[in-house]
Amino acid sequence: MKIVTGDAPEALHLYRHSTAHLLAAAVTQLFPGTQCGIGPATDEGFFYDFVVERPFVPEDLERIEAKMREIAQGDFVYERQMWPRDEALAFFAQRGEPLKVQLIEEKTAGQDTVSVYTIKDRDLFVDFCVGPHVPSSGKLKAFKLLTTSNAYWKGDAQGQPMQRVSGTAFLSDKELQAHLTRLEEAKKRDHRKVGKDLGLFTFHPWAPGATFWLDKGTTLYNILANYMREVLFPAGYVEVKTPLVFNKALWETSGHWEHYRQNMFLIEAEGEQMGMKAMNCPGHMLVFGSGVRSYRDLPLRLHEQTPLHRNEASGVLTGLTRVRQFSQDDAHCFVTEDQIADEVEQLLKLVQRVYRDFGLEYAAKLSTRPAQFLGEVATWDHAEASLRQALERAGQAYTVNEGDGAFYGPKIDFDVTDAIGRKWQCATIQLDYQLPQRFDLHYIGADNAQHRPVVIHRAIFGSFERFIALLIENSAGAFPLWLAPVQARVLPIADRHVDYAQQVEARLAAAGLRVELDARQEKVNYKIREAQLGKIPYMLVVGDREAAEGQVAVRSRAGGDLGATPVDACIQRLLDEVATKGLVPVTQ
RNA sequence: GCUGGCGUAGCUCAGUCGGUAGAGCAGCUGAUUUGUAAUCAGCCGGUCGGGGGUUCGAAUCCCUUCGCCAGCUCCA
Repeated sequence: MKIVTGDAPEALHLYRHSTAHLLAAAVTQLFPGTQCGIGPATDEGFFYDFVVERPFVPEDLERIEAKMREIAQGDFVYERQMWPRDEALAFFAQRGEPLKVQLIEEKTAGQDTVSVYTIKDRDLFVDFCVGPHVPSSGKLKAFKLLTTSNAYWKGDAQGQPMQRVSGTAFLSDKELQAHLTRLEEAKKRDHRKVGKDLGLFTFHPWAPGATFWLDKGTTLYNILANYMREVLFPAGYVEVKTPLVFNKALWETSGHWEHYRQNMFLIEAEGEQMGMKAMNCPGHMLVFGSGVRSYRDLPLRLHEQTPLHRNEASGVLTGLTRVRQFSQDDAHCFVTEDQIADEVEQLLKLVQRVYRDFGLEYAAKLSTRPAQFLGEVATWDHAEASLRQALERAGQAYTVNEGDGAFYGPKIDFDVTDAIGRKWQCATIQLDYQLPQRFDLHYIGADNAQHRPVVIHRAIFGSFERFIALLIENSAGAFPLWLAPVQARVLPIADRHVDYAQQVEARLAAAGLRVELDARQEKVNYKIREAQLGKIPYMLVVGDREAAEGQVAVRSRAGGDLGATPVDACIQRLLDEVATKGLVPVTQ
C-alpha cells in the first residue's frame, strides 16, 4: 500500500477517479436499477456512464450533485477488497450489472481474485476497480457536475446507448473555482462569438456547415492564403487549381468511392454520377500523370487552396472547426523513397516556422502501422524510420500513437488546443504508397527505367477555417497587426478635423495599411470605446493640435495613449510592426 | 447520425396560470462639435425558426421539421 499525498502528481487523478465513484454511488442510490459502465478520471475532470430508464435532464444533475455532497459529508470509507473471481461475478450478476460482469470477464481472465472498491463496505457502492482511491468520501469536497450527454458502451455507435454524467474536481475549492472561471472566460473567446462580434463570418440555416466570410473575415483569410504562398513558393512548391466536381471514375480509382462515398456530396449530370471533391489528392494524381516526369523533377510539390466539401453528419458541425465546406493549405509532394526523410524534415521546419509566426502552441504525434494496412512491412518500417529520423533532425518533440496510422502509410499530426481545451488536428504529414499505385504513376529514373513515386499528403494550417478558429480563440480576436483586418482607425475629434483625417487615412492606405475613418459626430471617448471593442490595434486621434502639426495622436489597443507623432513616423512604425509580425505575446 | 438542451427585433435578453409582444444596445432623424472606453431626445424595427394540431384565444400546451449548443460516434 502506498500513501498518495496531495502534492503528488497522481493525486488529482486519484481524487477525480474517487469523485467518479461518488457520482456512481449517488446515481445508483437515486435511480435504483441503474447499470454502471465505466467512470474514469480525465484531463479536465471525470465522468461515469450509466444505463438508465430515461435520459438525464439538467434538473437531475442538481439532485445527483446534492446526493453526492450528502454521501461525501457522511465520510464513508473507500475500501479495496480482493474478492474471489466467482464471487465477484455472481455479485454483479445478481445486482443486475451485466456490463460489470462483462468487464470482469474480459479483464481478469485466468485470475483467482479480482479487486473491487467499496464505499461504506457494500452499503453504498461497489465497483470493479483497482484504484487507488481516497480513504473516505469526506475527502471529496471540491467537485461540480457539468453536463449530461449520450455515450455508447465501449464507444460503439451501434452498441448500448448510455448516459454520461461529466464533472470536474480539484484538490481545493480555490482551484475548482479558478477552473470554472477559466471556462467562463473561455466562452468569451469562443470563435463563434468573436467572429460574430467582429464581423468576420456568419452562417445561414440554408447552408449548414458552410461559412459566409464577411469582408473582414475575407481579409484575414486572404492574408493567410498569401502568407502561405510566400512560405511555400521559396520552398519549391507550385500552385495548381483542379476541378471541384469529378466523375465517379476518379473516386473509384482512388478508392474513395468505396470507402468515403457516404461523406461525399454526389451530383448526377446527364446520367453520369459525379462527386464533389472531399480532398485534393486524386486530382493531384491526375496532374502528376498529365506529363512525363523525370527523377530530376522530384520532389514535385503541388499546392492547392480550392474548396473541399465533405458531407459531415449534422451533429458534428461546430462553428469553423468542423464544417462541410472548407479549404486546406493542401499540397502533395511526389518524392523518391530516398527523399522522404529530407522532405519530411523540411516540412517539419516549415510547420515550426509557421506556428511560431502565428504564436500557436502545438503537439506533434507520430502514428505508426495499423493492424489493417496495405503494402509490405519492410516498406512501412523504412517509412516510419524516415519519419523518426526527420523528427529527430528537426528537433521536434513528439509522442507516438502506435497503430494509429492510415492504412496507406504512417503520419505525423499536429494538434492545437482551443479555448476550452479541446484539441483539433491542424497540420498533418502523411506518407502514401498506395495512391501513386492506384493511378499507376511513375517517373523516369537515372537508370532510364520507370519508378513509382511516393506521395506525401501535407497541410500546415490544416484547413483555413479551423486554423482561423484557433487563431481567434488563442488571441481573443485581438490579432497582431499583420493579421488585423483593420489595422488602424482615424478618429477626428470634431467635424472641422475630418478633412485632415481623410488626408491621414489616404496616406496610411497609400502605404499599404488597412485603415478606416470614423467621421461620425460622436465624442472621441465613444469612438475609442468602439474601436477598442472592435480590437483595432491602433487608433489615430486627430484634433486641432495634430492638424496644425501634421501629426496623429497614437493610441494602441494594448498600450493606451502613446502621444502625438508625425504621420510618416506613425506609418513607419506600423509598417515595421507588420514586417516583424509583432512577434511579441499577443495581449488584449 | 445518436441523447439531451435551446430557438422572441441586427445583437444581448425579459415575457407569470394560455388572454392584444417588451427593454437595453445597434440603426434612422434631430440637437450637440466633443481630446483617449458609452452626449441627449424622438423614431423605426418582430408572421415569437418553419409547418400542423388542441383551444373562444397559443411566444406559452401537443406533434412534426429545420437550425444552433454540449457530449458520443466519426474527422482537417
